[in-house]
Amino acid sequence: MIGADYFARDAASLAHDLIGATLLFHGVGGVIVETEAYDQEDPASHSFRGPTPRNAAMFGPAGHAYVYRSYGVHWCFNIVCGPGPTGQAVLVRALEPTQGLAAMQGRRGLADPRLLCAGPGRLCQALGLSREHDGLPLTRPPFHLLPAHGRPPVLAGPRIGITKGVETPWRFALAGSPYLSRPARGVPLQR
DNA sequence: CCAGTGATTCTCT
DNA sequence: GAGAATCACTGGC
Repeated sequence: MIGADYFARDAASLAHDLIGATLLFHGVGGVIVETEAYDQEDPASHSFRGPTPRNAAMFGPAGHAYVYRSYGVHWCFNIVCGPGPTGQAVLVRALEPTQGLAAMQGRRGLADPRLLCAGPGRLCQALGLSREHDGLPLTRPPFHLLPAHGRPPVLAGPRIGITKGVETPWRFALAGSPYLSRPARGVPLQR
């Protein structure tokens, strides 16, 4: 289990290190294979224009969840980070499902493991995450976050689905994973 | 490729 | 306060 101090750093660093970590919610989840970083200087970030009711969790304690509704339909799950309330977070975009397959298949209404958690909206549906989990700490149950073993190969490239800050290479993906929301692009990173 | 979907936020009275 | 634009997406064509 990762401790609170693990999150007291910038979003790009955390987003990189989270690749290969295991995320569970009520024992259901898997290995993080895709993340994106957002911070307050970033025009694509919800925190760019300062605190609002929706993004309040981004200005709260590091190591807590920021969950928001996307396109009026889906939920997206972020991990707040930074040395204090700096408006930074990591969007968790995809998991390789490893625990609680049946629960995820039931919530998603399909069986293909590649489609259970491949995308931020799908991931939240599979794990049962929604607004009521906004602001909860990831350092305590029902969340469990376990660090990666070793140094998985990570690619860094442009983020998905944004119209501003499109050049910033803050999407991180496990190289070669078949569980990504879209194919990995970008350059290999050393850790 | 593109339509659905509705909350959120911005801008202007 | 009202009207309008903007979405950190998904699924079906």
